[in-house]
Amino acid sequence: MAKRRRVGNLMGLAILSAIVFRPMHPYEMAGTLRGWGKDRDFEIKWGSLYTVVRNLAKHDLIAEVESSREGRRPERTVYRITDEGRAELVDWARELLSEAEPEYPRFRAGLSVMAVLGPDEVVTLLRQRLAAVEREIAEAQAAHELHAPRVPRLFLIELEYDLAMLEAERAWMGSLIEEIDGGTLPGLDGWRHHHETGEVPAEMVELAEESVETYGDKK
Amino acid sequence: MAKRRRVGNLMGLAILSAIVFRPMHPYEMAGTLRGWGKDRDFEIKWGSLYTVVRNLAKHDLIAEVESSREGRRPERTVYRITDEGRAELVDWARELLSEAEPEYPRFRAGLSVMAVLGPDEVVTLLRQRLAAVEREIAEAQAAHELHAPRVPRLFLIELEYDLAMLEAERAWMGSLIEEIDGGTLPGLDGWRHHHETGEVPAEMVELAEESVETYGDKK
DNA sequence: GGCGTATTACTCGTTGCCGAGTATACGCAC
DNA sequence: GTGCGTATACTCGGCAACGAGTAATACGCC
Repeated sequence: MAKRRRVGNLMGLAILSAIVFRPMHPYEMAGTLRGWGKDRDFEIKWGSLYTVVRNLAKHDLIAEVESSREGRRPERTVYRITDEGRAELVDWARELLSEAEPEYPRFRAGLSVMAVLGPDEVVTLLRQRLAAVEREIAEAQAAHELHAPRVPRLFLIELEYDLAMLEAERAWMGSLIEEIDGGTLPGLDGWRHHHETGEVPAEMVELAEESVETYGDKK
Repeated sequence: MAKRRRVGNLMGLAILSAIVFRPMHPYEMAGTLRGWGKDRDFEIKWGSLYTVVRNLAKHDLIAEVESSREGRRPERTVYRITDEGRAELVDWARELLSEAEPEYPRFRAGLSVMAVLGPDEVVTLLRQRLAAVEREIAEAQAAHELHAPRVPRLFLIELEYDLAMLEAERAWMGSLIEEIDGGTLPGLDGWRHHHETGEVPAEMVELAEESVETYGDKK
């Protein structure tokens, strides 16, 4: 159950993993991460970068090395990782690899409100998304082939994970589209009827009322 | 490219999808969503609930119906959906079903810093997570079986998606564990050596330096 | 029938995220 | 040699998000 970290933003983990090799200033960290292609794994937002770096420093996970000023450029503060930072990096990695916290992908949210649209439109939309997913797969494959000859497999693992998940998504979406489009999805008529007339099938109303009560939660 | 919405929090979508049937007060919305099992799809945080409701109202996606006070209980404000809210719900659903915005699951972040740990420890950690994923699969399956006889398939789609993704994750993790544990992962010796001695394999240093420069980004 | 615990229903204050803005330097075209 | 686009490097303010707190009612149970 994901312990509360002094710096919670995953960008912090990315930063720690970058400066573990050598001291850097913030902008350089971001550049290095992009260079390693880690911007696939961590969202790099410029606004957050400096906030997170400041927080890491505040909690002594990184420390200021020097603050140089070249010409009239803005001041650049170089940071190095501390022992505490190294420990946090390792501990955080352990947590992320061993725990499976629930996440809330946007597509799942979309599926859960799918019924507000009609089945025909849903098929069209899903086809669009399927195409997008396929483009992503192609991109990821290209990236993998590009790097595979020179980069040790260890550092391509996330890409491989990504690919596996994207392929699973493609397969699942494909079969859903076929079920709706082919008319084999049970309850399709009720859905279409509801959408065309606005009538809510009787059993749903019932369900809606009752479920408020009956839902026993664990936790 | 995910348009900026007046209310960005997905909790807002969930609320709209709940009060589309009948007016409710905030606490009731949360209860209804939990009753429908939608807390698998949307994270319900009490702190956010009221903020989001207030924002929805501010932007006229929902409107106040009445504000009753029973006994000396805190005041309860009941909201209904507006036409604008209905339009937003539909538009938002369309977006989520058709677009594939990149997401950043925590496990991917973990994989991307995996190298800071040794291979043996990684195997142990992955086994833990695999067990957790398997528990989740079992739970999801149980939930599906419980509801399948009474709830139309349409409303179980997200659960099915969830299951498909979890199974894909299980399969992928299983094979990764085997590759590391069985010693067939290429570069395993280098990894182990690096971890035991702290030495960074020469080709990695090189890569680290060069990649900062060479990475040509698209976008 | 009194007491603890759960549930209902909401408020508030803090944290921190991040979009948008700023300002210099550099390359290269003409 | 000067204009202009792009890369470098960072600052800041507003607001969304949420944890923790509050306080009343209902409920179980000995």
